[in-house]
Amino acid sequence: MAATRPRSVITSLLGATQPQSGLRVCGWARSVRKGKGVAFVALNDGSCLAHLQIVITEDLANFAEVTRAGTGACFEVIGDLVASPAAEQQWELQAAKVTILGAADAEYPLQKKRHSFEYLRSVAHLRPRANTFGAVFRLRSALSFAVHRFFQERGFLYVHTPIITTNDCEGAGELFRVTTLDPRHPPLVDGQVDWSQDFFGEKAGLTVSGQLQGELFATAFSDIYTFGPTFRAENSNTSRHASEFWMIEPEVAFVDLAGICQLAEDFFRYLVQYALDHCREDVRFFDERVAPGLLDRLQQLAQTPFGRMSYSDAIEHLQRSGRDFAFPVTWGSDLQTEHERYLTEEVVGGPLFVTDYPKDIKAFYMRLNDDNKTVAAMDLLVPRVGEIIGGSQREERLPLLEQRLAEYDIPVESLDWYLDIRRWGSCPHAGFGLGFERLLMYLTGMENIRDVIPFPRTPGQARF
RNA sequence: UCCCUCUUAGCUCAGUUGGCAGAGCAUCUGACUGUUAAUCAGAUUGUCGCUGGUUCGAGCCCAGCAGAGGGAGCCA
Repeated sequence: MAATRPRSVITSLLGATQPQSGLRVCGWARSVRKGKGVAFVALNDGSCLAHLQIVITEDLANFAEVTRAGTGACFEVIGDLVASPAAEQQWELQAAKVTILGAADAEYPLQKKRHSFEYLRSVAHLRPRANTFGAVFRLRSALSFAVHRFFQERGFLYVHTPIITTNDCEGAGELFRVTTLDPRHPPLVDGQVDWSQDFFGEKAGLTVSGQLQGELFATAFSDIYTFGPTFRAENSNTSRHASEFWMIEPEVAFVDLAGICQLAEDFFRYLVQYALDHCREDVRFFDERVAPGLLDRLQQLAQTPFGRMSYSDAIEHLQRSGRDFAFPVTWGSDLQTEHERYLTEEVVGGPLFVTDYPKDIKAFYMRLNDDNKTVAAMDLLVPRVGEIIGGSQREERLPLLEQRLAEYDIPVESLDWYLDIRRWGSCPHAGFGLGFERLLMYLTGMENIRDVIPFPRTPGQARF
């Protein structure tokens, strides 16, 4: 293997401006077409959606072997980049030497045809080699970088909030338990598990949100964000929920609800524009093969301002709609999926902030409004995906926060450290959480969260 | 967790009133001097999800179980 020669990346070869000789290219065969005396291999190295056509002629010593290698095999090719005489591609690689690095036989699960996403999920260890998943994971990588770029350009501090937490009451769902106790013989006190003998000396679990720790850092660095994995042990079986997912949570001091909505809108639009600017080929692929109309929708979104509507106005809209909803619309109950879809898809026809929800259906840390009935909360709803961002202005007034904790039966001692930032140097602050996978669903048009995360974890499923 | 649907060849799927298990693609063999998920000709491929029941006879009807998908709730 001529490893000393540098490897040329296919995406840069396809954009070449002139022929080049003596190149070394490596990749996986997507198809091998054999004619008399000549064969063509469509080679992909993951650097882009497009394949590089390798031209192999009969005079190569291992011509028969190479043309038998078939779909899925891994090749190293030494050859010259030349203008292609055929119409389908500008450049092709005329092979001088082909080495089969790894053969693939007929059992190879990915064939040169379209597979269902359900089937590809069952071979999630190989699906990155499929066109759609190549596009998904290139976009995922690019957008991860875009998230950091957006915040770093604005001087936000990136903070690594803990994965293991001992907060049992973050108000965001069930935690996965983290323990080193012997499940067959846990230490007992009065018939109950004695968590004080566990590894951390108390009950611990995986984080459901970095928000509370994010707030601590916001009261020191003013503008911060987190971007990391989040875990929820909810028995949710839907196309929009996963047990392990990635969340982006900015927390900003000295802004109110309107300010945090503006940040969320700028952020979301930035990410859409980034995908259009940097992942054009992949987005176009999704538009053609996965979700027709996607490109227009994204281009439009990058320009139009988002709608804003208070919860109370939303209720009025729904009540006046004349629609026969499965769930009744009354002030004080939460908006159902059907209501959210009506508002974002039919009333506004684009992303919509719904703000100022009744306090009883929202978390304890959200700031009480002057009407004493609502809190300074916001959800960003988008067509097709639904709720993509949830955020709020946080309650910075200690007595009011303590009162809210009491209403939720949360012992004050368990969150004394959280209350401390209200005791000393408290300030108005606000933040939100964006589900990274839901963002990717919106950007790709993929309809199942399991298909935008490399190895999905859902109830009953943690394979690979 | 609840409701609905699905499970047949490696993949995608058809299978009539309960009466011999099918097609396309893939694979294999052959043909073709440049193909574009090549094309053309031929060939191979089955625990009909599992367990039980009804019946002379079950892929088809019934029951249970398992897995998957869609919807709902919870949320990001």
